[in-house]
Amino acid sequence: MDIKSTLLGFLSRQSLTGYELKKRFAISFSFFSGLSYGSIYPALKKMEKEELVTQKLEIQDGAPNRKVYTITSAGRKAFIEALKEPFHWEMPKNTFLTRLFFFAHLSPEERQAAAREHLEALQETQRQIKAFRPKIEAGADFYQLQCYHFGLRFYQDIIRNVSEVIRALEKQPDE
Amino acid sequence: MDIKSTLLGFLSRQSLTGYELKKRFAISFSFFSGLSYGSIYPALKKMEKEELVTQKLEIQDGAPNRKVYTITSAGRKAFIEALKEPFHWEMPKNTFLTRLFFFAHLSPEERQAAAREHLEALQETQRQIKAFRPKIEAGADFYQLQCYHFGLRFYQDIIRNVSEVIRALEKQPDE
DNA sequence: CCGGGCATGTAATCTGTTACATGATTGA
DNA sequence: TCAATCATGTAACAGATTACATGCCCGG
Repeated sequence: MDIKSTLLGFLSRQSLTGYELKKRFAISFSFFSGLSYGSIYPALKKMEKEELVTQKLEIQDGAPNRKVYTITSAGRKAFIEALKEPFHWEMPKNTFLTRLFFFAHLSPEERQAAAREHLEALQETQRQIKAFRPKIEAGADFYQLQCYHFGLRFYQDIIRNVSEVIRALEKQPDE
Repeated sequence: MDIKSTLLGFLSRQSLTGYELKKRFAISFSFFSGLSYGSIYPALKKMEKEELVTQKLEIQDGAPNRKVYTITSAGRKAFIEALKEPFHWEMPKNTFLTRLFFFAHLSPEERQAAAREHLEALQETQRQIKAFRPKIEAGADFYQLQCYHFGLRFYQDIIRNVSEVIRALEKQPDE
């Protein structure tokens, strides 16, 4: 699923502006990916041209004008199609793994430091995910909750995995 | 760690051609990422200009000429620096998660099918990783083996995680 | 008075893939 | 004879990020 389909997904619940879409995205997928305005606004423009969404300018006073996007029936159809498409598994590019691969070039202390640093970064992310819980539980349906729990378990697993590497590094009889 | 550093990593063991570098990469990181000639050759050219590597043309008969790249001391230094750099944790972009998030738009059967399809793709990848074992054990040092085991556990964990989602979908009292 | 939230957008840049172009050798 | 392996490279495209540009309102 590309950006477009994801935006359509959010729009199929309610009409939103580009600004609001970014927020939804941040809340729902914060721990997996982000989305910048630089990709949202052009995508919306394109989708308007393709008649997957319609746009309505709302003039506000005391606040900047907003462009509210509404999904069309063609948009709904495209979204459902995208959901059903067979998907290709994308390999995550794991920067830790690349480093670990070349750990022989570091001293035992540097190895320990690098691995621990990584572990702490993961734990910090995990804390953030947990802090997000109330926000997510507020508006999520059954599947969106599954999504959240999937994310939690995912980080739990990687943390365990990295911990195991650290343990192995400790046991390793230095060089 | 970017491509350049990774290439330097391989070159710090022995001099290699672009063609060989791709192979190394494929064996070592096949299950995490690939690298195409379209990025390797330009990267090598750039690194030559930056004097991180030197190049030597080897004329062969009966086979195409090859350009063997050798790391320089500046290259070694740059590589070690890159290894030590503090790293930012990159979120994996999980396409399954994005779909799961919008599963309410599919029928119970379609949900089951999508989830199982994903599970099977993961299991297939896992099989491939396991099949790679002898090739990796042949030339890997302690850390590179750790890397391999990390990969195995990683897939094992995701498979368990997705299985749990499937179980939850089954228990879910349809709509 | 300053930072943050609201709100939209563009341009430059980066990083990488895919497809194309070339061409000899070897083994089934 | 057909596919695979060896071997290098470019050009077009894709997908996204970052930084920039603009500007008002509100709360501390």
